[in-house]
Order: sequence, then C-alpha cells, then structure tokens
Amino acid sequence: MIELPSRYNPQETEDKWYQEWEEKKRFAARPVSGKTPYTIVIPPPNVTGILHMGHALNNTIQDILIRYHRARGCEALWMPGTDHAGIATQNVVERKLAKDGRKRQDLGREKFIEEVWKWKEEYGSTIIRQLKKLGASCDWDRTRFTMDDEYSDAVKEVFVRLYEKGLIYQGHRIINWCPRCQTALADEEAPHHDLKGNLYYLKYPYKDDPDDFVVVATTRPETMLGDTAVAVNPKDRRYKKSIGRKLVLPLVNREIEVIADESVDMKFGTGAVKITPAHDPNDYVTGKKHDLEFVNIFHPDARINENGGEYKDMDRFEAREVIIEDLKEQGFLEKIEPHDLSAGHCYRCHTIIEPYLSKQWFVKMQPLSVPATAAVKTGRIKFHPDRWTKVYLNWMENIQDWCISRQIWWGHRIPVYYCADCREKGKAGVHVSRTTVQKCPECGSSRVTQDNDVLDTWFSSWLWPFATFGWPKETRTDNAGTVHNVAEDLGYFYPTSALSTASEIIFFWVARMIMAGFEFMADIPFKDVYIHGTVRDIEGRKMSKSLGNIIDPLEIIKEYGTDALRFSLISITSQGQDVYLSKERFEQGRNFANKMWNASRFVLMNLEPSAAKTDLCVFFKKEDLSLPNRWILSRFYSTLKELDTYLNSYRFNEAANLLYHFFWHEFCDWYLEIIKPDIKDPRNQVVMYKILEKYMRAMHPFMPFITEEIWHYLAPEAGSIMDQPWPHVQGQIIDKKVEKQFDTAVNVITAIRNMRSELEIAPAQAVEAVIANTSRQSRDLLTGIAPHITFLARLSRLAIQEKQQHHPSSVTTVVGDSHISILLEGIVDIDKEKKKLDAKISRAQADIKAKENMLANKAFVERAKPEVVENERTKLSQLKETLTKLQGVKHALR
RNA sequence: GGGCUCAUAGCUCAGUUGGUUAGAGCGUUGCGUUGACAUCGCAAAGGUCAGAGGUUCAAGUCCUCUUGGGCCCACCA
Repeated sequence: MIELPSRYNPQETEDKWYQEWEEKKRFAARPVSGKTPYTIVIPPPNVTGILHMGHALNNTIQDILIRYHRARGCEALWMPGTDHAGIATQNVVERKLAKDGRKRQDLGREKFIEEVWKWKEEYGSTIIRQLKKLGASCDWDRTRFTMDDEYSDAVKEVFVRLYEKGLIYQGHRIINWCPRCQTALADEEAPHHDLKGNLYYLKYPYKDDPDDFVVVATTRPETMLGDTAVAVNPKDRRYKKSIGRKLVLPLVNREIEVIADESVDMKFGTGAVKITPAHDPNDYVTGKKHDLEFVNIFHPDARINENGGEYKDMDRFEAREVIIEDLKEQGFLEKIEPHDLSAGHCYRCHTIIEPYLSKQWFVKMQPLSVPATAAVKTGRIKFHPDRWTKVYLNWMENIQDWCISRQIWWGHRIPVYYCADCREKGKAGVHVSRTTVQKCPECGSSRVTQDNDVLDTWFSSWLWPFATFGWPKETRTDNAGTVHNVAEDLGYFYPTSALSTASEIIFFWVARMIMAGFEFMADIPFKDVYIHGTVRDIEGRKMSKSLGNIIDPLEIIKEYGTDALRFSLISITSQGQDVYLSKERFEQGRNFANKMWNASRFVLMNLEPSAAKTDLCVFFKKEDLSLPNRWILSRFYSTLKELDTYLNSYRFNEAANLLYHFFWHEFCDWYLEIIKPDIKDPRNQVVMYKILEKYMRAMHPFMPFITEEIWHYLAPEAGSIMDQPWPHVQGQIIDKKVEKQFDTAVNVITAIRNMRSELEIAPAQAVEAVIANTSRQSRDLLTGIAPHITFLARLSRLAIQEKQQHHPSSVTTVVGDSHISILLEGIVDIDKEKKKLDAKISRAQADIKAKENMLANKAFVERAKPEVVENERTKLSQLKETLTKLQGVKHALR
C-alpha cells in the first residue's frame, strides 16, 4: 500500500528525472549490429533562439517518434545541434553593441567575430537548456554547432568540390539586397509582401521636340536617376514614330533612347516603360539585350550615391518624395494613381529589399535538382501530409541559381583567395582551397587575400544530416571525448528516418538537404518528411513578439508542467493543419496528467504486493476472468493496435486522443468504477495493475515525466521506464464480442442513470429495478453482470426475468432487447413520462419508415454490399421490436 | 496570374478505402464529496456538416461551381 499525494506536482518530478536520464546517458545511440537504427536530425535552432511554441511542437513530435522507436527496440538517435544563423546572430550582437553606442565597424572584423563567439559561449546554450526542459531525448554528447571547426571543414570541402565541378561560379547580376543588413540575399530570403503604393506617370521630353514627350509609369520614381532607356513594344502603334528617338531624362539631363522590346506589356500604364538596368531584374535583362549603360545610383545602405547628382546621400524614400516634388515643379509629373504592388522584404529585418547589381557567388542548382526531384517523384522520400510533395516539386522544377555570398562577417568565410600580383599581371589569380592560402600557388606571391564574404547560413545547414556525424573526416570526437567512426556511424544511421519541420522551411532547408544528400552521400538524407502546422494565436495570427501575442512554452511548463504542454500541443495538431492556441488549451493536458496521477494513486492504494508479480497469463488462459476484465484487456490491446497505426502514419493528435479516451473514459470511468467493490479480487488486482503499467509505457513517448514517475511507484525495482519494452499488441486478447457485451452493460447502466436523473432521484437513494428480456442468452449475460449494474446504477435490488409485467408506479425504458423498469414508491409525473414516450415512439416510427424505404429500394438491395443490406435488415427488425416494447410500456403506464 | 488550404455544436477543432444514431475539449444547465481525482463524478441542452448542382443504392466524406477566411509561389514597370 503506497500513498501518493492527491495532486500531481510536475515541477518536482520533471527536473529530477531529466537529470537522471542525462547522467545515465539514456539518450546515447551507437551502431549496434542486429538492431534497427532509427534516426532523426533536429532542425538546428538558431543559437540566438529562445524556445517558442513552434519549437515546442516540433520537438515534441520528434521526441515522440524517437522515444516510440527506442521503446520498440530500435537504436534511436536524435542528433542535436544549433545553427550559427549568420545574419540573425550578427544582428543580435550588433544590437548589443549599439547599446554602448558602438558599431561593428568600430571593432573591425576580427574583434567583432570574437564578440560574437563570446556572445555564443554565454547565451548559445539557452535553447539547448530549453529543449531539455521540454524533455527532448537527444544524444547530447553529439551536439553540433554549424561553426564548429570540423563542421566548417565540411562546408569548405563542399564549396571546393562544387567549385571544381563547375557548379559554383561568381556572377555580376541583380540580386536581392537588404539595405539595412547590407548584404545580398537568396530569393527565398526575400519574400514578397503586398504594399499600398502609387503609380507615378512621368513625362520624358524628346530631345528634338522638348514640348512633346513620352509618359512612363513607375512605382519607384527615384530609380529614374538610373534610367538609360525607355522601352515600348514594337507592335504598339502609339509609339511607332518614337522608336529610335532620343529623350532627355528630366532632372539629370541624360540623353536616353526609346528602344523597342517585345517584353513590354502594351496594356500596362502607358505602354512605355523606363529602363533602369542596374536596379530592376527585368530592366537588367533588357539592358543586357540592348547593350545599355548600367548606372548604379545607390550606396549599399540605399542612399543615393554620386550618380544621383543633387540627390546624393538622400535615403531612397526621401529621394522619392523630393524627386516627385521637383518633377512636379518642373512640369514632368503627369499624375499619380494609387497602385497595389508587392515587394521583397528581408526575412531577417523586414526592410524592403532593393534589387541591386553586384558581384556574388552562385550555385548552379539545376544539375543538383535532378536526383532530388526523382527521389520524391518515385516515393523514396515521402512528404506527410502528401500535399507538400506538389509544393516541393513545383519549386524544384523551376529552380533558380542560389546566391550564396553574404556581405556580413559572422559565418563561414568563402574559401576563395585572390593573388594581387597575378591580378596585376592580368591573370585571374583566383584560388579555391580547403586550407588557408598564404602564398599564391601560381606565382608564390604572399600578397594573397581571402574573399571578404561569408556563405549563406543555409549553405552549411544543407549538410546537416551527414556533416553532424563528422563527414568528411574519418573520426569524430564528441563533446564527451568519445571517438566515433564516421563511416560506421553514417553507414548505420544514414539515411535518417524522418525529418520534422515547418512548411516555411521546405525550400530553405529540406529541398537543399535532399540535393546535398545526393551530391555528397549519393543517397537520400531522410525517408519521411513530416510537415507540421504553424502555431498561431486564437485569432489565427502568427505568434510574434511585435504583436505581443506570444504564449511562452516555458511559462506553460512552469504553470502546467511539460507533460501537459506536450500533450495539449499534440492533441490539437492534426495532419499538418495550423494550430490555433490559447492558454486554456493547456488545462486539458494538466487535467489529464492529474487524472493519470490519481488513477495510479487509487490503484496503488488498493494494490496487494503480490499482484504486481503475478503473470497475467495464469488467469487468462483459464478463461475465468470476469467480463469487465476481459473487456478492459481487449480494449487496451485494441487501443494499442490503433496507436501503432496512428504513430506510423504521423497522425499524432489521433494517437494522443486515443490514449486519452482509453485511459479516462474506459479505464477510469468504467473499469476502475466497476471493479471497486471487488478490488481485492486477485484477478482484478492483476488486471488493473497490468493495464496501468503497460499503459504508462505506451504513454511514455507523449508524457515522459509523469509516466517515469508513476512507473517508479508501480515497479520500484525495475529501473527506468525507458528500459521497458513497448507493450506489443496481443492480438489473441482482442475480443470484439466481449467489447460488445460490455457495451450492453454500459448501455443498461446509462439508461438507468438517465431515468434516475430525469426523475430527479437523489444519487444516494437506491431504487429497485426489473429487467425483462425474452432472450435466454441476453438474460444470462445480464445475470452475469447484475452485480455491476446494481452497484453502478445504485440499485437496491435487481430482478432479471423473462416476461414483462406491469408494476404500479414504475417507469420503463427500452435498451436493445431489454425492458428496464425502475420501481418507485414516490410520486412520478405520469404525463411527463408519457410525453417522453411519445417522442421516443415517433422517433422509432420514423426510423422504421426510413429503413423500410431503404430496403424497399431495389437498387440498394441489389447493389449495396450484402453485409450492408443484412445489417440494415437486422436493424429494422430491432427497431420494430423496440417500437413494440415502447408501445407496451405506454400501455402499461395507463 | 498559378497553386494550396479552411468553412462541422456557443468557442477551438477531430472525423483516411463513401455505409449504424456525426465526436472531443472548453463553455452552458441540473444534480452530486459513496475517501483516487472539484485539475472530479453522473446526467442534459446544443448540429439543414458554408451555399448550389452532380456522381452513387448510399455523400460531412468524391466531382464541379459559388461565397467567405488563411497561406505559398510568380521578373503585375
């Protein structure tokens, strides 16, 4: 007999168990011959990250998968780590410097990087600590950081290989430029958002006829400073005479020509478009085609540069205002119309990006995309839910080259070296190298400098599924000093089993990992990709700091417990659908944890020590178990069977709700209640104990802490619940007939409770009931469960008989093939009862009519599956029987 | 412009080969502490499954369209 406190206290237990698991290295995984590997690599959170609900959800999902497979006997490895997150981290440290009025330029590159490392050492493990709070069972000794020396070597290796293969090249072209971060961005890093803007109609006068002009329409009038042509469609009659004529660009007085180009949409604006080759991707193409001049008008921070004449040093938006004022004053502005447009925004700081002409490094993606496309098309890699396949393939099939150079300091510096001497002699002087180049390998000069740019963060993360293992080295020494054989690890754990992430990251990361997997490992990086929904607030908005609608998972953990957080999140995450969250949602998880706690408390209070040691088979083989016992065993294994199905198809919410329903509404509400009077019966003892302890094992992946805690009360000498095997389905115990029989008991008890409630009979007052049933079999069944009915329906006496007889002052209802009457000495409102009966009778009559129509339908009887028709026939006869009985009851009431 | 997704109880949502009486949590109402649990129990009310059409013996589920949300992609000057 063990006494537990009546309330579960997560705070006390969670840290205790996590510490224990970690100390005993329970999450460590090694290649073990004969064991099936199961691997997940964590989507590395940014070092600057703090745990938000998206993390909480995603990592709970991964932890469930890992713990589930670990329990099922797999060697489960969850590879952890963090991402250096170039721009994001640099911004954080810059902001910190700004508080002291300093800029990174004041420190210089080296000192600044030192600052970032210092910051990383101090705060970089925050997110890891928080993942531990969440219960994440990662193999922490293997924790990787994308800027680790070894990992950096992998990045260099990859750069050099791709360069040597001709897949990396330097190009001078228009890229997405963030004027605030002052760096180039990849297309994916500059998502388009709608803006309310204007369409400005500008008049460009002809050189030879200043009173006449061409009107161009633009949304970015300030770029006119860089115009070097005006284009019209050659088919456009309005401008037939204009082609080839010179215009004078207002404000700057540059002579520009009217050129003809088919790409011009005659229907848009005036049909004449100003061409700014240095500041618009389309104009760039046109500029190349027509050999136009490229005039860059912006400083890197998007202020106007010396090419902008008197507008020099003005910010782009200020310049826009002033230029419009000036054009207006000088008579060059025709009109302004409101116009909705969309523009790229920096994904790190949300500044509107500026298309900017510059020299950058690119990866040629098309060749890499070929096997990556095929792998998904053939189903070697599967997306869950499946609809993301299309999104992925669509992107892959339209893939663009990837701009990988960033003009920031924090990141992997591009392993390209330039020899000044060679360059002076007119040679290329470009050397790409895995190691630092100090002397020019061609001329021996020491006037060698490394490229100033660093690589896109994703250029390191795309190697995550194999570089974390130590690729391309032979060994990897982990954080605890253990040396791992890289080839052996990769041979065993790679390709990984599943990847769980958010949809936002499919292009950034998932797609690129698949390409890198094929390019460098000649194999897929993972088999299944699970895409979970976005966590939103209750109004459907994304959670963000600026909106102030964040629900902090750590606060929920503090208030409700980690298990409650995990369970609540999982139970509302259906099939990658977005999750709308309010704080109250977590009460469900907390209440459930408490329910588990109290049910366990109840079992332990009533448990004889011998029960835990008795093998279930002893009784089961004898077939002498009571119906409730056979029922709960069957229900447990049915539940377990379904649980496997759900988990293997990534239907986490259904899995969670299944476990919830079984425990609360079957095990607690019915089973424990029904065995209460005979709880000391050895068979009940064994069954309730076995169900509870097996349930804890099945529940452990979802709620690791409370299950471990309860486990130690249930089996104090058995060690951790993590050592326990998964409770495999015992198919021979599942008995649908037994389940159905028990349903009869439930229905009878519910019916009596119903009557009691409707008649307002006090719960404490026992009543006498009579059940009449003409079927011998049914009577036998009812007789067997009579004591349970008596107990749970609070009866003073229960008679089971063949024939219905009229009792004065009684109320009767019909359940299945049974007539149930309760006898009342007190006053019953006959009229009220009659009305209720009438309602039931007309309902039954309507149902009978519907069924009869259905069965009279020749098409149905002929075409529907025979068992369906048979089923309907049975139901009809049952309904008719019920009706007869109801009518009999009504008659008796008179 | 292309694509995806959602619309089911007062609220938030489940509902996977189309087949009994469409479920849960929260909320609401009534009754209740018989010592596992008031973070609880027993019961009740509440749904023309957005609208229209179609396929089918049978549609919340499949198809088409409409309406209204949300999201993603796209070089819409």
